[in-house]
Amino acid sequence: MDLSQHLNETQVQAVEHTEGPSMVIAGAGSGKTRVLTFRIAYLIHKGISPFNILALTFTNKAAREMKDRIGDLVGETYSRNLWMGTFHSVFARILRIESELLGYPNNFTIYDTDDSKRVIKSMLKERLLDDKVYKPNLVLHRISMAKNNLLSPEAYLNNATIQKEDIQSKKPELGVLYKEYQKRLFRSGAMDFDDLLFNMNILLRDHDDILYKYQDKFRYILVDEYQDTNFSQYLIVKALSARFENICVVGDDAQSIYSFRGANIQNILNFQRDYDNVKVFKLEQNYRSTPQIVEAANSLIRQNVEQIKKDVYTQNPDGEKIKLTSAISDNEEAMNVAYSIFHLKNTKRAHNRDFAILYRTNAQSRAMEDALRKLNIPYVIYGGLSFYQRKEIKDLLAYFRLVVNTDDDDALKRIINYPARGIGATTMDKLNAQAASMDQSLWWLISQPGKLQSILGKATINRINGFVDMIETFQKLVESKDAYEVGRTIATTTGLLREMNNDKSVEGVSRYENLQELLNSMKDFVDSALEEDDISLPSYLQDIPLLTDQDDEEKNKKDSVNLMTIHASKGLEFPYVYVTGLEENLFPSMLSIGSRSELEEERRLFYVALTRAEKEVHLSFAQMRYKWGNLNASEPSRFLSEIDMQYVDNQTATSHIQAREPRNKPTEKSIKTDWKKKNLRPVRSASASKNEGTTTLAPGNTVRHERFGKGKILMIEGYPPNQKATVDFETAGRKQLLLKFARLDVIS
DNA sequence: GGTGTGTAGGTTTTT
DNA sequence: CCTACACACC
Repeated sequence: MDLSQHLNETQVQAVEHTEGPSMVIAGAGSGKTRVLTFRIAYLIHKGISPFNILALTFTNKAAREMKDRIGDLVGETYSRNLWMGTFHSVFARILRIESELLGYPNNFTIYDTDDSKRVIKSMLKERLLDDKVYKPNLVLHRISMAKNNLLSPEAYLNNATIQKEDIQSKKPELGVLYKEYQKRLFRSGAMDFDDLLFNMNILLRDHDDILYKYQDKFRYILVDEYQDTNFSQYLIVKALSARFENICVVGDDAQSIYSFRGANIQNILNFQRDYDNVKVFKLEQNYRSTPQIVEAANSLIRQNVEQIKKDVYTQNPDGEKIKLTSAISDNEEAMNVAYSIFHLKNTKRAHNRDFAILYRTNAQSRAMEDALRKLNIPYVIYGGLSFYQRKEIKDLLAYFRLVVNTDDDDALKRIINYPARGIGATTMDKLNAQAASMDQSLWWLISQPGKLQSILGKATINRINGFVDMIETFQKLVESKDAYEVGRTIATTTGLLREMNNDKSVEGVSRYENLQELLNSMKDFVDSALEEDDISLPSYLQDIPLLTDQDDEEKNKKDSVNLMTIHASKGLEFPYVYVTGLEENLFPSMLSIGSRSELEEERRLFYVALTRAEKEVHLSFAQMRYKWGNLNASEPSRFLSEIDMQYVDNQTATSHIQAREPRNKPTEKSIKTDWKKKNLRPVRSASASKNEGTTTLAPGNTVRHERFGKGKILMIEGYPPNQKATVDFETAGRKQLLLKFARLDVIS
């Protein structure tokens, strides 16, 4: 294996240093994945069994890609036996094996955030707590933080500082809610995301033999994106690696962007204190981007105080300067981006998939989508609602969940009356109260004869029995049929598919298609399985809640422009990157400008955004942005003035960036009329100005297009050079044309 | 017990 | 702007 053929000197050293603790500080685009890949291949090459290697990544996608590449290097027979995946998925796998020690069933359900929120809501209702004080999101966040810091409900309640805090913030019941929440999940045989880490810790802490077993198993441990690990993850890694200390962590403190979910940047900053004789490798040569991008990113990140010193450089050839543009409104910003992509596709012969549009919040995707649709540019959105979070999908999955784990109360509540079976709110209230008083799951209560007579009427009991019978039939099916067959049977016999099919609205059709797509994916799961794979429904269901949009193969395959938040772009790279919405209170977010550390995290986020790009970065901001249907004035982001301007081609009036003084802010009304006026203003056509120099185009003009024929201009939008005309052609119909490309001759 | 309508409130970022 | 939930009616 000739490493030097594929790697630079530092990279080779990092790969070959296999024994003892090491840390690789990898600047953006410095070939971090390459090092990890070769390191694992190298270990296997040296004779280490893949069963003894644990590699923890940040996303499933990263794991899958790395596994594929390792497979190319050492053969698939080896790579498939690696323990490689996200923290959550690897530990879920271990917990399923060891679940009995913790009192959970091995087919425990994994609750996603949506499920957790439902549990919180129903608790608040039963306890008559005001959900405006105890906002479900806040309660959940609080519980999550506790778990990430390994605070059990008891410890939470006994901690004087925390109790004082909760009382001061007028939420004294938080600890009780935490305890109750945990009890409910346990009774339901369910773990939320944080439980997967929390329980893994408990498992290793309380069972020496198990700890020993996994320490012995995972003799070589690699952790990717170490800067984004939280305390809980940190402890697990520490425990597992304690015996052999063959641990290699890889990360970049400058790209730590997940503190809001408990990630602790100190984990990477302090790594050298946690182990003796840590070997540190710094990868500083960037292979991804042009010097302009690298230097601009460097100049930005220098503003941060907290960081490991490093000097990222590149030997790549010069590229374009970073382009900075301003737009009147968010919609215009989006149109500019779309036109620019349209233009670059032509001039650089780029593919749709070479482009990424990044933004700070998911809500910003809408304007971008509209703009891309107008120009017929195909796109995919990552993030927001993933496929598995759609209501119709969750409903069908809830049936699966209940069949696999009947104690799953949340699943039962979700579907016992969907489609409608005459088991309504009153009945459910009674059942809930009864089950809670006996500390049993709902299924326990309804599935055994004789337990309901005292609280419910005869007709209702019959309906409930019908439901129980149906679920039990499905359970029998699971024993003999594969996931797809069971899934299809459930979708049809429950009437779910029929219900969707009856709805002929656009949304209804799409819901029906989504269900079909889920069934297709189950078929695919069954068909593509290897001989020894488990193709049962429980097996199919296991990791579903841990999948995200990024794992959608279909999406990845398409040649489409990529839309996502900057967070979601972490670890990815694209030739052309648009970073949009660079405005104060949006990026940096309004909620983060209060403290230095949060502001630094926003800056790191911007750093991540810039360093995704290989060839070109386009930055933009809007002077007005819609928020909840209203236009609001906005100012350029402070981050723009922090980039060294020698790398930037500033196409905005300089006053926008340098002068912080708010200019005369136009009112909403004046902007609207102003905007309208500009739309209607006669404009010069690109061809006209070239050829005749004097002709102007305006709405109402009749024009001729060489392909579409005669037509009438309805509207002209945007600003030069990106003006667009909507033309109603006599034969070709209504078209939208870019004036700088379309050759229009004025007839009258 | 099911269904439709009005309105209040909500946006960081996600495994 | 959109969604989720409360309330009123069938």
